[in-house]
Amino acid sequence: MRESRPVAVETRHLIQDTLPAISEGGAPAAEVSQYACQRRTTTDNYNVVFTDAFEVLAECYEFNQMDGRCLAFRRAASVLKSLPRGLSSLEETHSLPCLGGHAKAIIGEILQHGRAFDVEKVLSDERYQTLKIFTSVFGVGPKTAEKWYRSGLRSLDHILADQSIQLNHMQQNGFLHYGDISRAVSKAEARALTKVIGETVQAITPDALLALTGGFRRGKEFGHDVDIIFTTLELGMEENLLLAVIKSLEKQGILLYCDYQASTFDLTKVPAHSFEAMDHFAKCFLILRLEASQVEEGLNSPVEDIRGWRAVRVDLVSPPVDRYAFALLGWTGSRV
DNA sequence: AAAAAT
DNA sequence: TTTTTGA
DNA sequence: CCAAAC
Repeated sequence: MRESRPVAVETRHLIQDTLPAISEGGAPAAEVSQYACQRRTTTDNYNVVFTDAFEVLAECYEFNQMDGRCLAFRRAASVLKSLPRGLSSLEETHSLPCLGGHAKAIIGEILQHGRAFDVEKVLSDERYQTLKIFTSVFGVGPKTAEKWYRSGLRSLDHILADQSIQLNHMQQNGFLHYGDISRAVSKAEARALTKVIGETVQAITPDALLALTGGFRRGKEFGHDVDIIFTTLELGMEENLLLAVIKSLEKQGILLYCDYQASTFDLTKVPAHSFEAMDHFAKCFLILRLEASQVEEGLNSPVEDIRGWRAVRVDLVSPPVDRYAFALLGWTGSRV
């Protein structure tokens, strides 16, 4: 899409350090397409240098079970992401919420030197690096990663070689499809999967509603999974629909992994909080097999990959029809 | 860590 | 100063 | 109940 990046309008010495390859000269994106896919985190975030730093710190605090501080930096990052342009001076942070002394100090450092000491320290920390690798496996969170680290393990190969480690079903699939799941999902792949799910849903309930959501709906070219929401006009049948869809995917032979979570939605307990209500709807975390032949522009896979398919993480959510409309409005309004 | 509550 | 906090 | 899925 467009090659926007944080560029200070007038300041002299500013952040150019940490944004190497994608920067200068208007180099054609076509030449690095596959490579660009990986780093194309997306969007209209004009403050990547700061939000990346905050997210490193947030992750570090998460690894250390300091949930409050973690949340604080995630919020700080969220605030900066919502700005219409890149920060070019510390003064511009004065009116912003969720930014305290620490966050502003980090911003100041980056404005001045292009990097922040605290962040560099975290990035060079062996524990952080290792936990980062461990938690990159689907099904492995901070607790499990910490447990493995404490027992002296330092790489994914160590994990797989250790006979005493009992991987659960989710983790087994995380390792099994590690390469595929780690690779970015292209918009064409998301479209193909939307079609697959759409046809599956329609075969069960002809008058169903369905939409691609998440990053792709917001116009992203790449994502790390595909989020799809659908429902039936028949109120109360949405869970059955989701279960039927899962069964059909299995029958089609493309269901590689499924973690189904029944609805915990309680109208009396979650009235106005439309956002967190999402968590309570019937949903499932899937890994699906996507055939290359179904993707118009081809799979986002290395040329030497001759399988003709790849695994993709797919989330399906099936709210009651009245909530569906509300959720869609929220997503539509948030952009484009 | 930042903001709200005590 | 202590408790709570995301949507 | 925990951990993990976002």
